Amino acid sequence: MAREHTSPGRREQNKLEKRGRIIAAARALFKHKGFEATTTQEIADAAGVASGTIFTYARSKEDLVIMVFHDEMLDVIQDAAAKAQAGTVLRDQLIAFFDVLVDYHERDVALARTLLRQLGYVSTNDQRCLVSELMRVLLGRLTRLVEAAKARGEIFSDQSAFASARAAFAIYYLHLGGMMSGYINRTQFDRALKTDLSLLMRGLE
Amino acid sequence: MAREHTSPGRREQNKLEKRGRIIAAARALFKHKGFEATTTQEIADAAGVASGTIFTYARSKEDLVIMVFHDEMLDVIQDAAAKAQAGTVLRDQLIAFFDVLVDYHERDVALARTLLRQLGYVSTNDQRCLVSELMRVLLGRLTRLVEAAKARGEIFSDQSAFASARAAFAIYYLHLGGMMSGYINRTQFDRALKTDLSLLMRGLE
DNA sequence: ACATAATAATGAGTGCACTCATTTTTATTG
DNA sequence: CAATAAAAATGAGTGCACTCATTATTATGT
Repeated sequence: MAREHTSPGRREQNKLEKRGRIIAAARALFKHKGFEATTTQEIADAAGVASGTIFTYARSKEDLVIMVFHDEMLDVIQDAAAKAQAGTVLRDQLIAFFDVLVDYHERDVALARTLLRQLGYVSTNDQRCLVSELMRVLLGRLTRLVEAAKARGEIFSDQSAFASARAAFAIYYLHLGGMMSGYINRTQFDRALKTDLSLLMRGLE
Repeated sequence: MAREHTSPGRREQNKLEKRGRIIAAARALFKHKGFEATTTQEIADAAGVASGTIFTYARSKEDLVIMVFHDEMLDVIQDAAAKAQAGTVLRDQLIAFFDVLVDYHERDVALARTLLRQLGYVSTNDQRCLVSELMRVLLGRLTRLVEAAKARGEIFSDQSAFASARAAFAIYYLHLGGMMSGYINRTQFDRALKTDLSLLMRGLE
């Protein structure tokens, strides 16, 4: 009874499905009662696995945060790229883009803080890959905005569009951290982002 | 026997001295066997206090990292400011400045990683104050570099020197994190910093 | 000097993230 | 369809960060 080589193998299938359950359970619990208040045991129970199983999919509880965000963030980036179209000049497009990201983080500050913390302390190679992909997609979107501005003659920098996108992100990232840690509020964030991006834009003109 | 009002009070004296011992013990142990491998019990023993006492001075083990860095970093910033003088043009001064900071972090990457992690996740108000002071001093130094460049007619931006300093720091901070997390190496860091700062400098010309 | 209050230190106890020897499940081979 | 190997799941056990009721120390009032 030659069972025809079940395409991706049952084992891989199960692992993927179980991984999905764990991430979904983690996401729901983190949102509902916060990261700290959630125990790995609860996540395991909600996902229908044993407590130890969690740690064959994530090396630490914090790693789960990156996994949870990975999927969501890709959608948010898409959304941000769409919203950015509305702007007329590059600086406003960038601001519109980052606005979407900030709005997203503001919806769950505690979780965003945990994410930011973890982004600065990637421990496993799996995590590095997830973060790298996010950064690649994010910077890719920004780079396209810069290139479009260059194409329509708005800016003339001979520097790579990628470097410009990276610098813009650096500015956003610093202020995001400042806001999430409570050094500045949203109003101050908006103003600081605008000021600093304007400064950068001048270098591109 | 009217004991003349012992200036800052014995209680404050003791607390300060004890705090110093704890921070010194933490610093020595973190450097010697790493942050993770060091237990709070060991720090307490080395400082000659009970295990619980640690947590009347730091709300968490991570908080100790910020305290340890606080003192050291102030010196490093002084050093960086001095080294920056050597540069002729603003961009090179900034690079020289950041080089000193990076060299410092590279001497103990594991601890630097823990610091970066914690900088993005300040929990207590005490921590916020320490970090704020560091940022104030650091950005103050950078701002003075920018203002000096403005004074000698090298740049003409009407934007505040502070905003320029902040943007420069944002770029440095992003790449520092990238290096400490293993996304890029020192060579790539140097190049990226140079590229992005050049971009920013153009906006100031 | 003594009494009383306020503050700090203590360390046994607690809960939770994480480990690892064992068991269970899936794949492979004759 | 065994038999064997490989991979994954399990959950009791462990160590450590952190808590908190109790004790010790310092300040203040009379």
